[in-house]
Amino acid sequence: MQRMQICPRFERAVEILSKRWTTLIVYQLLEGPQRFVAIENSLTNLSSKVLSERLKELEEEGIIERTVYPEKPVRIEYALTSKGQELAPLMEQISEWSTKWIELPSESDDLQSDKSKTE
Amino acid sequence: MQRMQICPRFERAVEILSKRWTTLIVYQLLEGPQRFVAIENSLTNLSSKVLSERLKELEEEGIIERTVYPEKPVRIEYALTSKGQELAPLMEQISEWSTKWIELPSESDDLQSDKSKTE
DNA sequence: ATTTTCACTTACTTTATGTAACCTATAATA
DNA sequence: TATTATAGGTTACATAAAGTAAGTGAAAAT
Repeated sequence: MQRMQICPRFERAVEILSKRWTTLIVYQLLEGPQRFVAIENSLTNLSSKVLSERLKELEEEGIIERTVYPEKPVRIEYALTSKGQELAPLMEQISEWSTKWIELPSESDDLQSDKSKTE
Repeated sequence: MQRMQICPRFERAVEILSKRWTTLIVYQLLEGPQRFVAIENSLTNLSSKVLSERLKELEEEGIIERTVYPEKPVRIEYALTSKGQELAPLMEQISEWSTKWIELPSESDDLQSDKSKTE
């Protein structure tokens, strides 16, 4: 009666990637190495608390690398490793699927909902 | 100073897919339409509570479809819609990436950790 | 008559995430 | 010189999401 179990590697990958913010952080880093505040500013509503947690997790997973440049005030950059870079095709699939299937509330809808508050 | 914002469709897709269990449920349904208990049994540690929540969410998103077959005792099946089926290439990418980059604790490691409890 | 299966739901606990303030160091501004 | 700003975080507390366990109702098998 039991069906074939899901591949444990697949399960692990999903476990890593589907924590909140993780995929978006990786996606953002596909643009190139970035500093803490740059990532923070690019992702609306992501707090520094969770960002620092996620960066640590991603580093432990070998998906990103943290580099300290010992300049006048130190500069710290986060960059994808090869393991991280190779998530690009996956991101591309999310992108394609979302382009085809996700519809956004239009700006006129937003105006509607603003109006509805006063109704 | 602000960099380009992440595409809102991409963000939405990630929001939908990265809730816990969601991706695994969709992956499981790629095998074909399935009943509640079949999905439940295929995903270790997924409780009926969360499964029923996720199925409702996925149905609202138009990713799965719930069909009631009015047999002697009714049979209820969950199946992917086209929107859901077209997540297959994404799943394939997760699968490829995980095959290349995820290493699993071997069974001997498991024995190790069992031993370590008694040390 | 009792137990089992399916498809869930409810009450309660634990974990994860969000919010806001704070910290240390350096640098820029008044 | 004193104040404010920026980078890269951490801490304490509040809320939301997920896990756990038990229960429900209808039908079916034992």
